[in-house]
Amino acid sequence: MAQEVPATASAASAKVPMDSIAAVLRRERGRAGLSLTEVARRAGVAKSTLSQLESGNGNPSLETLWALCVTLDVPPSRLLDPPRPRVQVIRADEGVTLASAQADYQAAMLSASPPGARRDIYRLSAEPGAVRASDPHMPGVVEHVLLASGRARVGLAAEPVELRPGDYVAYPGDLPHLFEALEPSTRAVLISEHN
Amino acid sequence: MAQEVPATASAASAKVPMDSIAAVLRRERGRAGLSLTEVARRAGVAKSTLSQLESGNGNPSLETLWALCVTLDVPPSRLLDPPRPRVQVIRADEGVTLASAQADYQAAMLSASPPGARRDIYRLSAEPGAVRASDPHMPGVVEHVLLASGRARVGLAAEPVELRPGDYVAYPGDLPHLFEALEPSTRAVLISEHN
DNA sequence: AGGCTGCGTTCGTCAAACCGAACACACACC
DNA sequence: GGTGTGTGTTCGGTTTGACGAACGCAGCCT
Repeated sequence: MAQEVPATASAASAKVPMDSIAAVLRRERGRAGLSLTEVARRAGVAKSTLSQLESGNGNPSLETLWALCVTLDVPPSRLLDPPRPRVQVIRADEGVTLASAQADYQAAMLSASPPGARRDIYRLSAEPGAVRASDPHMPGVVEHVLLASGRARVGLAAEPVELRPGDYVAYPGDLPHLFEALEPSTRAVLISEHN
Repeated sequence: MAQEVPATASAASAKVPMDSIAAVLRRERGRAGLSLTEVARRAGVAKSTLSQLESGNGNPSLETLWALCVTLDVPPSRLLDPPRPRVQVIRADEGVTLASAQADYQAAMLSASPPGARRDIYRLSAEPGAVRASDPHMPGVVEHVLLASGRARVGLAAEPVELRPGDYVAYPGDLPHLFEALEPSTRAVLISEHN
């Protein structure tokens, strides 16, 4: 078929990682110590269906996939998001510093969640005086902030919390929120988690 | 059709959150500022299909779903994992401190990933003198460490890295790794990400 | 007005995913 | 050995999801 390029459609890009899914399916089933027959029975799918899926063939319906996830107690994400480990160091003066309206607020992205994504990790440096207000991000985002040094008012704009070093706060990022340094050289870690 | 209940199958448990998926689909399309027709065209699916999906009907095939995710630039996880926001504060002296062999090493769990899980967030406090060596966790775990204060040797046991305040390192957690404070009152944030 | 181009929805048709049964194989038990 | 129960695979038949065309509607231009 000559490796056809999707000329018309723009995207069409990444095909569904059926092999990967099949592998996970097999592995998780083994981990649970269940037979294909048993899993199929519990999930309420024909074992023929499961058999084909585990051999990497087919194009399962969401219902089928979901039933299997529930049965195997696997978050659907694990089936679809492929894993990839590695080692990476970013020095204090490194990191892609994000554009910031205020000069006394710096955010360095340390770990951007690659496509197939979940969380970004930022290092924040802020000086007192200016309030860093963030507009709501997309729904489902949760932000975690751990204050490393200094002092800051953090959290939902509606109900900010004053943090001292070591304090931790988590709040929904899809609501207006802020970060205001109360002392010089206030530093924090921000984890933005897009579920 | 009589709303037949799958009496035989044991599970039948959590149904597929089609309404939620539909909502996300609609919302993300709006966010991208694209028409239903356009998205359907780019994704290579019939617009009738997309229309039905966006109205919460149907049971899409993985291929279809995937194509839409790619087109809308949405990690499949976002479609399937339901969101749940909330606010939570943990003070510096709070948090469930984990049992630790060494007295000069403390780890407080700040945010345990709930079932359907992805990441745990810890606050580390360590004093110099003892090396905190961790046995490998399960495969696919990635640990992120950001040093808040002090100085530490962190990372894979095979190739540790010396971190100063603000430095960041990420490494696979399924290999032997360590955390060794080099200065008094060394503090860090540890994010354990189980993919 | 009239025609046109975009939108999103609804309607038949066809291919394919799902199912159940039949199958080949392995192992334990009588 | 024969029989039984387990495994995972392959085979027709049926349900159903995806497709394309037709539809109703709104805005815009001639």
